[in-house]
Amino acid sequence: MSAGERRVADRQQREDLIVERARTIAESEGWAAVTTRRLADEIGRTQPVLYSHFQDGKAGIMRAVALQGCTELAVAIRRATAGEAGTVAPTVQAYLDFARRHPAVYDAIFSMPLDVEFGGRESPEPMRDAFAALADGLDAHGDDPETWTEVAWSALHGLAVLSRDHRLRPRARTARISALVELLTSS
Amino acid sequence: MSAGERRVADRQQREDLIVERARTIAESEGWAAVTTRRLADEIGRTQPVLYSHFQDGKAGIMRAVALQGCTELAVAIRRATAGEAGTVAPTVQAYLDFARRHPAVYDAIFSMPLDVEFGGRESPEPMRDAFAALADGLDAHGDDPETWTEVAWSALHGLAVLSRDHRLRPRARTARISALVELLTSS
DNA sequence: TCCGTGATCTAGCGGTGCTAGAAAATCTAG
DNA sequence: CTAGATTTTCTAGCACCGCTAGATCACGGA
Repeated sequence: MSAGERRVADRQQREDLIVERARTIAESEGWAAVTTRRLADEIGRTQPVLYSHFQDGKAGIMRAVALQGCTELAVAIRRATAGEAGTVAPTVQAYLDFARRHPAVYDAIFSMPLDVEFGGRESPEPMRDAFAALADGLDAHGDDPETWTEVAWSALHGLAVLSRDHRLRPRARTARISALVELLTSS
Repeated sequence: MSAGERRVADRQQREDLIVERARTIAESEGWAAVTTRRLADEIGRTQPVLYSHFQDGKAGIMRAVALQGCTELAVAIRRATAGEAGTVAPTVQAYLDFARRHPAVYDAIFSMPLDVEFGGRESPEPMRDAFAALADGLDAHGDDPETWTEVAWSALHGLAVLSRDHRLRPRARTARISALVELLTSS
């Protein structure tokens, strides 16, 4: 490995480390606890180093976590849906599980400022991929399948965030999921 | 009016002013632009004065805006629903309109940390009221009306926030609303 | 061995929420 | 009207935030 290659590899490795640490801290203490100084500490460097990896600082780091999360979400949905065409239940379950197990990542995905449409052509690839997986899994149908997908997805998202923020009865969780699945299936 | 009464009235008036200004700034520039120093400036006092009105500072102010918003949301829903029992459309419309017209207030309501259940016994009164109005307007039915309400409300909330954050196709707005109304009506 | 280049650090800017303690204003009573 | 008690307000500052200019260091190539 040449010196140049070595340098590139090191950079990449550290970039991954930053993202990993940011994610870990965020999951356990919330995004407010993810500060540039603390991240710098975690990687054993000083603060400005972060800006050589992510020009827009903390926002860029959150963005990286979000994109990583999108990829994982897409995988989770596709795995759940495999060989179960025609039923929305696995997708619903997989989506809500992801949101519950990785609340900070989920937050990063959906609080990330975004000018372009989520599933649109201009979106980052992982986002389009997650949206596509969702659209497939939710079994879009009717004369306007895109609209159907958006509405079904909205219901999922609402359930995920209201549940996380203690706006819904914790004990009725499975009942809500059943009700939603039935609602999405009936029409 | 005695000196003591005068004092109390002045305090109340200023408290209202603080809440009003916080809300105005938040609506036009986002909650990040609502700083204690700026609010102090707006009321012509210095920063620490805010803490004599709201012990927990900015969080307390956001909370006050949120509660005010809850009351207004409840009113908006009840007005829309008046004399239209059995249809969810007016409620859906009123809810989404509120979220769209007062995004910062809507944000305060749902980003406010809250340990207790939203509609539960321990919640602040305006919150319980808004939840009650929503439950009525959404025409809860079936053998588990509470769960129904939570699911329907989640769909509304998801639609509101995803739409606001540019995650959905802007031009399909009315189509989504129609689809949701149909979905909630069909079952 | 020297030099240039890139990575890294030091130091600091302007901002945040928040608070202790001094100063000012106001009310109460003699 | 004045003196003292009480309430309110302000000054000054803490610790932290994201971010950056410029000095410094380390390393690869000639």
